[in-house]
Amino acid sequence: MLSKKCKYAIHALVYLAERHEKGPVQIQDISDDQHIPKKFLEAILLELRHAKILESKKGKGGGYYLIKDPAEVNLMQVMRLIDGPIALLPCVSLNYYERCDECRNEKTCGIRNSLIQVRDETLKILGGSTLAKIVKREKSLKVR
Amino acid sequence: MLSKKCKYAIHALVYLAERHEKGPVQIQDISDDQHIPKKFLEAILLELRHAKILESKKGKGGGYYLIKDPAEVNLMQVMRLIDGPIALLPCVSLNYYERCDECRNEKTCGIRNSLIQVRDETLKILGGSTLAKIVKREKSLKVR
DNA sequence: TTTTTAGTCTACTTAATAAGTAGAGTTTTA
DNA sequence: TAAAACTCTACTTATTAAGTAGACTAAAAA
Repeated sequence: MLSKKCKYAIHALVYLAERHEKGPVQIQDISDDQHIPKKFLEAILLELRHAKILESKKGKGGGYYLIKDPAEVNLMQVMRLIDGPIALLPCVSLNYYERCDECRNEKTCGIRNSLIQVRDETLKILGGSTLAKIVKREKSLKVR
Repeated sequence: MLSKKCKYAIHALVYLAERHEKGPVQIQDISDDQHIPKKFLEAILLELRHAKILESKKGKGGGYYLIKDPAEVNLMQVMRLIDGPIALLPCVSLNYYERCDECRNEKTCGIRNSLIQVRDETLKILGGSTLAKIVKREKSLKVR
């Protein structure tokens, strides 16, 4: 399961992607619109800024804005950043690999195979889920 | 990520599947062989018994054994039993559905779509990963 | 140049869950 | 009837998620 923090991050990014290149958006606005606790959201946006996905401007008229093209930011990146590994086991993770203490021999562990498949399919889908596509999808859904 | 409990459950089941129809296996044996804390394993096996996957026999010569065909038990069932939902969001879960408080309108939420795809691919792979296949795979890997 | 606005950063708190343990009780078999 | 095994309730302990407080810094406008 995704953490709430990660859900918040995604919703905030989608909100910012909808307003891409329309100037900075204040934390308060995102917080109000998306029902995210403001202080918590601050921390999340800061993390996204450190990851070079967002940039911020201080003072009046300030706020946060995307510095990447919405087509270049996908759910895989965001989930990895906020929640860490996407794989179901550490010994199957590409970015956060860790040995399993349990299985003596990773090579002959019969369950890794399935979990590698799950990982690969998941990454394919999440990697293809860009902010641009999500915004587009939401728009088409809202029209109806 | 899977919990350790769930990993333990899977390894214990694979161990029992290898010994299917060869009489009860004692908790201590599984615990020793798979490096699972005995007391913790007791609780896990009990849960698997309550789920009618295992049965037990008390007293001397007792132990646990599979009461399902290893081809009828898959990772999807085990993960759901031990860890709960497989989907990445409650509002996308088939067996543990819950409304999202965040999104006002589930129908127009642009991220659900991707996560439904992830769920479906994951379930397909995990549902096809039976104990029988895992045992077979381990055997073929160990031969080399 | 001072006030206001808005993000920055460190350091908490609180609640929930994961992981594991203790120990008395029950059933079965030799 | 003694020993072997599983059963069950009730803990403990560590970790993480989720959220909060408050002082600080930077920028813009009065």
